[in-house]
Order: sequence, then structure tokens, then C-alpha cells
Amino acid sequence: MLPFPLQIQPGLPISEQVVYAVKKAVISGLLKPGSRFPSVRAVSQELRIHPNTAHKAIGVLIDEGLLEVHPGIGTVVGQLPSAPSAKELKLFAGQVERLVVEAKNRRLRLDELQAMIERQWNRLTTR
Amino acid sequence: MLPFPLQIQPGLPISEQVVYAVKKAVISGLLKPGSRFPSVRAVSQELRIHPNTAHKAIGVLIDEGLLEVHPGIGTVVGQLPSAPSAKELKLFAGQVERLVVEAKNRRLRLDELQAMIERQWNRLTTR
DNA sequence: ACACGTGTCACATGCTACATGTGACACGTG
DNA sequence: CACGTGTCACATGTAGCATGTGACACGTGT
Repeated sequence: MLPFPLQIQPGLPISEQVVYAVKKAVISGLLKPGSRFPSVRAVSQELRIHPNTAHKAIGVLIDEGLLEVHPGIGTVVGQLPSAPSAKELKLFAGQVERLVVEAKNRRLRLDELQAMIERQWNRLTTR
Repeated sequence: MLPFPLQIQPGLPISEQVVYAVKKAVISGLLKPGSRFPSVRAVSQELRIHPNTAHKAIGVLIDEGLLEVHPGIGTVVGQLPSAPSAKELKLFAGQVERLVVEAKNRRLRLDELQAMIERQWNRLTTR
């Protein structure tokens, strides 16, 4: 059994869905820093996807610092990353803009959006 | 000249970029309800993209209610849509969750995220 | 009645991303 | 030394995207 929940759905790339599921599991405390992360082959077998696909997803998580590799040993959940750089913040601002545009397009008010943000924030509380 | 700004960039589908540019123009007041929207062929020529691609983007905007079609006449900016349905809100909640996950992943605090939201909100103020 | 511009549609083609298939190598553990 | 681990380099099939090409229905203006 994998240490994070995931139901593969069509419409989005499988590797992206795996990345997102792991991110959610990490920030919600389901995957704790230092704990063992399943091997590429284990993930591929559990999710019934190809090892290359699992490896691609894990590679992204490595690059973002959520996972750490110990060659010959395996992969573990990394320590929490540091504060974002200016470049990362700029990219993130683009995502914020996208959400605001969609919110305004749906005739939401600012306080309604803020409330939805806070609700999701608390739902994903680190345990 | 098109009534909305857009610089085509690689990495994202062209049709999606057109849709997003129009959405931003509408909510920022650059495109006012009832005003004339450029024809499929005009958009394709200005942006140097294929008419089919422009038509695809406009088709999405039609479906979402941002544009209205008058056969034989042309396309105009639609009146502002009504309040979102429960189904639309659920889809939008998924987008909110995505942003919150990315924010937590970057070690942002809730108040920092809320501040970014409010800043973008005011930047896209309807004139 | 007619030409024109409008939106709309149905194919086909080339390109790219994605997922899978297959095989191989370096590393550390036991 | 065998084993499991991560990693990599190809190839293959599928799907989405953008473009190419041609065509039709509609309303306006002449």
C-alpha cells in the first residue's frame, strides 16, 4: 500500500497527478520528513503505471526538493524546503493571477474568494 | 489592432492563451459588454495563427458566456454572467486547492497568500 | 437579386507530449 | 556476490494541438 492516496483520472497527465498527490500528502503531514518513500518500481506496480512514468513524477519531486535520493539505498521524504526565491515567487504570482481571473469571471467577491482560500488552507492543515 | 493585449508564448496551447487574454480583458473592463468582438479571421490574422485555432478559442468563450454570437452579423461581448452554479463552484474549489497546495509547498503563510490575492484582485479592477 | 463578411464545420497533415515497452548500468546493502 | 535501489537511453503507439484546405448557412448592404 502506498503512503499517499491517489485515483488516476483521465484528462491530466499521469505523472502530474502523481506529483500533485505527493505534494498534498507532504503538506498535510501524511508523509513526514525523513520517512521512507516507495521505490519507483513499487509506485509503478501499485498504481499500475509504467516505471518510466513513475520515475518522471518522482524526478520532478526531487527537483523541487520534496524528496531526497540516497543512491543504492532509496528515496526519502526531504526536509521542508526553505523560503521561495524571487523567481519562484514571480512564477507563483502568475498562478495567483490565474485564480483571481477565474474568480472574477465567476462574479465572486473578494471576501468570498478569501473565505474559500482559508477553508482549503485549514483543510490541508499539517498534522 | 485587437481590443486586447496578447503575446503568444510557447509552452501553453495557443487557444488557451487567447481564452485567458480575453478573460482578463473582459474583467478589467478593456472589453465592455455589448461592444464588437473581432471576427475569427481578424483575430487569426492579427495574431498570425490559424483561423481554426482562433475559432476554437472563441468557441470556448462562447460556451462560458463571455461572448455572444449573432449569426450573419458577428460576435459581441456578452453581458456579465450570473452567479456560478454548484457544479461550477466545485470545479473552482479544485483550482483553489491547487493554489493552496502550491502556496504551502513554498512555505508561505496564509496572510501572505491572502495579501497576494488581494493585490492581484485590485490590479485587475473593473474600470 | 447579389456580393460580401460573418460564423461554422469537416476533413487531412505534421508536430509534440505523454505513456508505455525494452534493455541496460552504477550504487550501496546484506 | 546477489539483490534492490535509482538512473538512463533508446523505440513504439496514442492523443492533443496547430495548421492546411475546402465548403456551407446566415444576415447585411448594395
